[in-house]
Amino acid sequence: MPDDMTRLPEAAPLTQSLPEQIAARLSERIVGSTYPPGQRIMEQAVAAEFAVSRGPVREALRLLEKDGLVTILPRRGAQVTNLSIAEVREIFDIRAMLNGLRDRLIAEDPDRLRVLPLLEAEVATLARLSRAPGAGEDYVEAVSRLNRILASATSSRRLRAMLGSLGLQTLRYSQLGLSTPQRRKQSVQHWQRLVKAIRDGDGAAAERVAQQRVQDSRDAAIAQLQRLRLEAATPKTKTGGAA
Amino acid sequence: MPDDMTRLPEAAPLTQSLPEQIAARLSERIVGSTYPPGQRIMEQAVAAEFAVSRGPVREALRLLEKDGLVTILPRRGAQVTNLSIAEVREIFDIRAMLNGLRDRLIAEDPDRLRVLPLLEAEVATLARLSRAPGAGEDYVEAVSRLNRILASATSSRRLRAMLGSLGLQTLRYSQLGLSTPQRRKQSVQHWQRLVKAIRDGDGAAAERVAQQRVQDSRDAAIAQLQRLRLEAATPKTKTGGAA
DNA sequence: CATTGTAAGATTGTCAACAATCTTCTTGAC
DNA sequence: GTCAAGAAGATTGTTGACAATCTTACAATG
Repeated sequence: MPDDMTRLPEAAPLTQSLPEQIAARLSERIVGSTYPPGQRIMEQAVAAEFAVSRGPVREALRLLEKDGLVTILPRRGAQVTNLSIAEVREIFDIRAMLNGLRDRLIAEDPDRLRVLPLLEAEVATLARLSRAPGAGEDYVEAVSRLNRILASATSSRRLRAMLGSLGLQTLRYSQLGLSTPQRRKQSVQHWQRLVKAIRDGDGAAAERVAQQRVQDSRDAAIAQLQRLRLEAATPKTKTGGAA
Repeated sequence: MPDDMTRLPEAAPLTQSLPEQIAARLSERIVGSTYPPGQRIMEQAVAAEFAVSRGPVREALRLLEKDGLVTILPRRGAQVTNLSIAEVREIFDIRAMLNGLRDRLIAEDPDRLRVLPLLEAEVATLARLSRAPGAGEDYVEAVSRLNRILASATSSRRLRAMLGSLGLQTLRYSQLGLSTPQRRKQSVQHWQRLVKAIRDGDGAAAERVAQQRVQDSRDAAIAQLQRLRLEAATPKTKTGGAA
């Protein structure tokens, strides 16, 4: 008699559950800003749209809350998470540390040569795009691919999940940090140094570069955000308190 | 007219919701090993015990899954999360990075003097306990208090939540790392250096010390774990392959 | 005796209705 | 005209029942 009587085989669910499907659809709308920050999400409306009962919708909202995309207030319902500038900064700080860990582990992984060619090819694309004027969209897309490659090379399921969640929460703001050609030039340098560190198996260097990259991204995004909120908060000459 | 029409006031829930209460009770049993790793948790049984319907129980299980205490397999139900040694290591690695961030932010916080006396008093207690033989329980308790103080000094709600969750998941193993007087001696030194770094406002030093402390704790815990699992896997002379 | 197919039981997934709470609109007083 | 109190509507929280799926035990077959 084997002693695994209480052990359930950890099988990947072949078919996505109903709450997961609903959560995925809602997630698209949130990160795509169809549902803007602060937007309230009501269970009955979602249930009616997807032709299901409120039960699965409630579970879907809990899943989204786990990823930080919605905030659930007891007896008040769910709304799309609205981040303060301080919170955006905090998330970038956490991302910097965990990205550093991720890239260090990859650089120290003997099996890293499997993804190195992919990384090098993508960084070459990045360098090309950074020289081309006005390719901001493509550049952001290429960075996204790079992060996906690195995520796939991360052996830790937990670390991957945490970084994925934090990345979703700040997706809207990450792009703000790459909006100038100057910033993209700096970004390319970081990526080149990172790939070199991974190639050399230099974990400490990979960690340092990764942290610096996210911190730079953080500062640029925050600066942009403050500019945006300032002009948004000045619709009339009303709030001009300081003479 | 203020523009906060879609904004819900972020009120702290005065009374814990029913799912939260259930989750709290179950959480105690999990971290207290009343429910051992791998133990299956069935909705109907829990519902019957707390005299509620299965709905709130399902939500409670989702809450526990968010904290990593249970694992939910679709159509299979929930079970107490069973961590492999590799996963324990991964969690400690993540904790090291985030503890580093937390303590750096505290050291750089101008408002840190508010908690400094508390920290110094607790570290003094720690030093006393480390010289007393056979005070392992008390030592672990004091370290727990220190971590609570540092958590309360963390301004970032997210960082606090993440560290709390990771701490719960590895609570069972953290104590393993402080089981010898020798380890406790080393631990005290780390805490003393950390408090000094916070007092001096030296963020970089605080981060370095915090990371080292968790990494040492990680190595000690892993070594203990491997020893435990080895002897657990040798109930008879059955698997004794090497003569 | 091992293996596979089947059936019964157990467990999770979903639903619709009811209860409790919150929000908003109206009404009245000052 | 402004503010407070109350009622009506809307929304979330909870429940019990039903459906779908999984596990386990048993029997038939090689």
